[in-house]
Amino acid sequence: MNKRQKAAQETKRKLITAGLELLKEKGFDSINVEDITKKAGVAKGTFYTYFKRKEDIVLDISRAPFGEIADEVEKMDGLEIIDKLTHYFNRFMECVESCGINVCRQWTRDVLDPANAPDNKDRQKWAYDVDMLKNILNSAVKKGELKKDTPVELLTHILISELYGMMTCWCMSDGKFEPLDWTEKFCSLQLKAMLLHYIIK
Amino acid sequence: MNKRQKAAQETKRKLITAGLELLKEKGFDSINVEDITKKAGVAKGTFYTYFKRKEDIVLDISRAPFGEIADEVEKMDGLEIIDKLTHYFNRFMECVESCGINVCRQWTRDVLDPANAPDNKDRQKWAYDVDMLKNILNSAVKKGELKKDTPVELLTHILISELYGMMTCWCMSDGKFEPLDWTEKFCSLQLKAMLLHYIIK
DNA sequence: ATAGTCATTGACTTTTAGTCAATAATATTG
DNA sequence: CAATATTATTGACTAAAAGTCAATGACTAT
Repeated sequence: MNKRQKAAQETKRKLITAGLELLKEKGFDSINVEDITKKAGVAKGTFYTYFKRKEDIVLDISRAPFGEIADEVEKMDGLEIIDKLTHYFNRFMECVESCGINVCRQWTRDVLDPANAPDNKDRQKWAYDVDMLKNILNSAVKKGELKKDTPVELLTHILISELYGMMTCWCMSDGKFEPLDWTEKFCSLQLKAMLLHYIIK
Repeated sequence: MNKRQKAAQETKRKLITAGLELLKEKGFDSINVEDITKKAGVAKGTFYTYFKRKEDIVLDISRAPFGEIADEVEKMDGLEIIDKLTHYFNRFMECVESCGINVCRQWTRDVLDPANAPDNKDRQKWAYDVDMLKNILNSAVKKGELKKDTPVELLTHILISELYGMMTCWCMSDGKFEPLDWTEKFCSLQLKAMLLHYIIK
């Protein structure tokens, strides 16, 4: 990487850092592009070298933490199904909590924004998470942990809805409950019940 | 109601009708206030007699169908807990489906929009739904359908998350599954499992 | 009949997202 | 090393649309 590329990377990093700070503090609608560029110490136009729309910086901000989860899931081959799912749920909500309410709020709003093309990476995150969860369940069926007739498709949808629902509800409640608390309780008390009919002991 | 009041009511109705049609067809971001007022046959300024912000018309549009559910829940006193919950879930998702994806998308986006004051009716819908569900569960405990040590708070959160999550995921998936289908499957296959430990037979 | 109320209007203001031609700093080529 | 090409940066500018408001006039109340 040459000098120019390094400088460019550094500029983007500065924008993301400034954007994240302002976003956490004030929320997306209360800041404008110039606030971000001023804080980053660059001109307004520079923002648009790195992001097509004002909204895109939010997607970029949240991509890193959530991206890590996928890698971890790959490495969980040995674990039992319940533990795998518990880990996945906990890690997801950990990211939610560390991103903070303003970022999660805006992320959800962006993903629901039809102005984002359907092939937008973040609009597809949902489908990606569905696949990830489906794989976890399917491999449990293969390994003989779950019965052959387990309705994987249905369970996947229910679990993903629960996960995204917890995030959405947390934002809607203005952060009035602890996401990690509820997730842990959900996993320890409800996950087994939901899989009860399908688990082979 | 006098002539003037009637005319005003009619104007608002025209705006809501026009807004709903355009919203369903094109989505919130692809229409502007003037599109709505033109379709309704009034001037742009008139919009702001009835709605403080462009977004507010969406909240008004969706309020009617969802409002009906609360009234129905009042009248379900005789039913068993599972049937009550099933009815509630089905009705909720019926509203989701009949409002359509663009309205639900924008409604969720609005409720997550910090620009709406915390005392905004629609931002409080979530808390209201939590209360409604909590009441259903609590009255089942009182009636002896559920054990005294049922973790009502936790179950309420889990169920609400599932409900809102299904709506959110439906929107995120671009309507790739049938909300009513999934809800019915969820209710018939999972609801009992989730309450299993707490139901007294 | 008169005064008062209030929905309606559309031109106007304001805000801000997003553009773009000019510039300057770096990289490439011969 | 000089000449040329590339590309990140800049900030003034444009575009679009949300939201305002003083003037109007149709209706209501007394």
